[in-house]
Amino acid sequence: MNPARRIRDEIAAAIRSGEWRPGDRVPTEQELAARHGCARATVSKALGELAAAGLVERRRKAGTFVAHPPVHSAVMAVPDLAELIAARGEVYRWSLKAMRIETDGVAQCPPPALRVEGMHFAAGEAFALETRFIALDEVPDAANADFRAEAPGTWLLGHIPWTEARHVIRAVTPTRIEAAQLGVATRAACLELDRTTWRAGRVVTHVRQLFRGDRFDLVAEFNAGT
Amino acid sequence: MNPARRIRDEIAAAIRSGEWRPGDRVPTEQELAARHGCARATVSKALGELAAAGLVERRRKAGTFVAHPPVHSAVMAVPDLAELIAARGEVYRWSLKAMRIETDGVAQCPPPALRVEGMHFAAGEAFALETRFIALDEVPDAANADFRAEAPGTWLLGHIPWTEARHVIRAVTPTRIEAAQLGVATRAACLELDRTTWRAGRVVTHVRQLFRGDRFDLVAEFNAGT
DNA sequence: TGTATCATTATGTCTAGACATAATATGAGG
DNA sequence: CCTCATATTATGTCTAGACATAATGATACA
Repeated sequence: MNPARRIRDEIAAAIRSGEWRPGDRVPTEQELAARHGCARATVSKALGELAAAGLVERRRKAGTFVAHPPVHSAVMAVPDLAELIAARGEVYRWSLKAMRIETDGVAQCPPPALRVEGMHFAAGEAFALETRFIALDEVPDAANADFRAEAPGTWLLGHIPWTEARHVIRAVTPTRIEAAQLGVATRAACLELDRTTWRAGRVVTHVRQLFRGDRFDLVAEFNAGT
Repeated sequence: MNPARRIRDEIAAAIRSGEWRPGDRVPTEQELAARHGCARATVSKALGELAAAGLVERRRKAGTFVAHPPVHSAVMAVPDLAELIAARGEVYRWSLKAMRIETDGVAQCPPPALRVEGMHFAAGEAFALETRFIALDEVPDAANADFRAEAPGTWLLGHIPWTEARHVIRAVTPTRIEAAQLGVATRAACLELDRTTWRAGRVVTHVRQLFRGDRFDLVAEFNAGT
């Protein structure tokens, strides 16, 4: 095994097992290098990776210390609905309901914006109601896309690489109309996911997805390191 | 500025701006080294960081390529409730409702498990209802902790370092009893957060938190790199 | 006693070179 | 034209050494 990897995994194991507790001092690079019979740069690389993963904290002169665990973050799977439903082994379908161009600024998306409304179906049943705004200045091609054939989210995936996004998740009771469209009882709980997507500091698209509470869970995992 | 950082940021900017598109070939390390007047190891480090951040993909012999954006993940803030509420400038309070030892396996938590039920308050009003199981074999000290004075989540933070966790988030309608406890109308939408926490492959604690839908949003962000 | 200065120390970064590894490209033989 | 072996190439990893940087602790001075 690589020395760098070995050192890294050894320290990571000691931290995760609780043998080294938060705040504990990690041996100096010199010491680790001598103990493992390798160059200091190799140890430094291993410690650098651990620091990047958040397991240790390095301070000049002071040394390297086991970091305090960050309980506040987890990686959430934000699925492309077509993929998600296909992964469940159900048939996916998208149905466009309405589309028009908004010339006023709406919902954090600067005008002119293309407003697209539609429904995602899984196995023939309504799954999620979507209302989306696409900034036409950022994605002019969107005006020519056929959103009857393809959901705008799926289309955008292939047309705007490398964006940043912010999601807000909340539980809501749908309006009477939304409940009817989703085929759930009025006041049944639904999960609302609002996603705003940016590129180079400018909003590209904003979408609100309303999920049937009984058919959708979000999952998030936190694994120290990796 | 550091050469390594400069190279890294330059390439990251080119990718994020869309100048280099997914699948594009990044210049070879030799080329970048020559262009920036530095050693190949320096370029290699920069590319390594970009690869770790997921912006590029490196393949032996083939070269380095702009990666395809992963739309499926975002970092979610999973707050410690005491901190979250304090950050809002509201007064936090915890109230223990019930506590007993379960000798049967319940809710993914192996017996013997300490079952703790209580309520989190913000500014005097009910905020979240919590049902927690703590594996006593993993955290024997929990039997002696005073969960009337301190919420078990807060207590655990100081007693079990470096765990892994899995969260499931869903929208639910509370039972009549839960609604009454939370002080919301029956059938008002609530956000349910289930968290299972592991250490060294064994479940440490499992908690179900039921939030008032009108007082709590979850936020998740995705930023390419960093 | 309090403060400024300086040497020490551990990390941070870099270099030039070396060898390993794996995937591609090339060419020989069928 | 296809297939297999070989050479090439770009990344992966490592070394030994160097200098930079920042924080600590000791020392000298006011």
